[in-house]
Amino acid sequence: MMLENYLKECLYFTANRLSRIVAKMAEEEFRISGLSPTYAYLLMAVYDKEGISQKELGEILHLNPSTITRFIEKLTAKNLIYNKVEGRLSLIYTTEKGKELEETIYKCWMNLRRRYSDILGEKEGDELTLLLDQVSNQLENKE
Amino acid sequence: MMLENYLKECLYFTANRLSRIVAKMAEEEFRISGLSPTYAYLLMAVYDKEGISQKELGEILHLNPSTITRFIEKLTAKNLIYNKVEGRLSLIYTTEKGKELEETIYKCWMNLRRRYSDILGEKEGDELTLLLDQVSNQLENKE
DNA sequence: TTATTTTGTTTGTACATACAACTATATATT
DNA sequence: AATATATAGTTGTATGTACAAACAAAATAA
Repeated sequence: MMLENYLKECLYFTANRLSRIVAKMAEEEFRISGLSPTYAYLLMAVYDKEGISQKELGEILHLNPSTITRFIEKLTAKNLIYNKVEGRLSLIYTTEKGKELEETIYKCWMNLRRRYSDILGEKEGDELTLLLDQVSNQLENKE
Repeated sequence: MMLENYLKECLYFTANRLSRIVAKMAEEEFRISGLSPTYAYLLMAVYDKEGISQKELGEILHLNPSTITRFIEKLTAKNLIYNKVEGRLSLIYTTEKGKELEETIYKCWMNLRRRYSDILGEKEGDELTLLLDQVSNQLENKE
C-alpha cells in the first residue's frame, strides 16, 4: 500500500492536520481581537463566571494547569484580567479593558464559524464539531 | 447560552482538543520506536521513496518546509537518515539503522490504530479518519 | 551572457502546549 | 495539636510547529 493511504487512514495524522488548518483560520479571524483563539476562549470563560478558579478554567478548556498559569500570566500582562489569591485558590476576574473586548471576541467567534460553514455547509460544520466533541469524550473516558 | 456550549460548538476548539488527545495516545504507542509519531511518519515516507526531496516530504506530510528541515536535522542526528545535496535539492535516504526501524514503526502504527478502534469501534474510527481527511481537503482547497 | 525571477532549503525567532518537580495551602488522621 | 496526605498553582524545561527573512541554485528574459 502507498504511504499516503497509511497517513490518511491514521487518526493521529488527520486529526492533527485538521487541527492545524482550523487553527490557522481561527488565528486569522481572531487577529482583530489581538488575541490568539485559546486566549480569547479563556477570557470568555471569565466573562461567563467572574472569579472562576484556574482549576475550573483548565477543566472547561481542557488544558493543563501549567498551561493555564502561562495563559493567565500573559492576559494579566495585557491588563485584560487580574487574579485575587484566596487561600490556595487563584480567582480570576476581567478588568475594564478585558470587558471591553467581549463584543469583539464574540464577533470573531461568529466570523470563524461563518468562515468554515461557508465551505463545509452550516449543518455539516455543526455536525462535525459535535462529532469531534463526542469522540473526544469517548476517548478520554475509556481509559 | 453557557460557555461550554459555545466551546463545543466551535470547530477550532473541538478539532484542537481531539488532536491533543490523539497525539498523546500516538506518542505513547510510538514510544517504543524512540520517535514521536510525526518523525516516524517522515521515516515511512522515506521508506516509501528513497531519495525523496524535502519538498515532497512537506507535501505528503502537510508540513512547512522549515518544519521539514528541522525534522531532517533531528533524524540525521539520530543517524536514521542522511541527505545527498543535488543542486538545490536535498534528497533523503534511510541509513541501515533507519531501515531496521521499519518493522517497529509499522507495529506502532497498528497498535495506535487498534487502540482507538477498541474505543470508537473499528468502522467508526475509520470513517472518522476518512471524514477528517476530506474536510481538511475541502478547507484547504476552498480558499 | 548578464540580469532577473523562481524555486528549494535554511535560519532566527516565536508560540501553544505538556510534563515533572516543586511550593503552599487545606483537610484528615493519629 | 502534630503529622500526613491531598489539592491548587507555579517553575523549569522540552517539543512540535509556523512564519518571515535569508540564501543558494536554476530557469528565464534581456
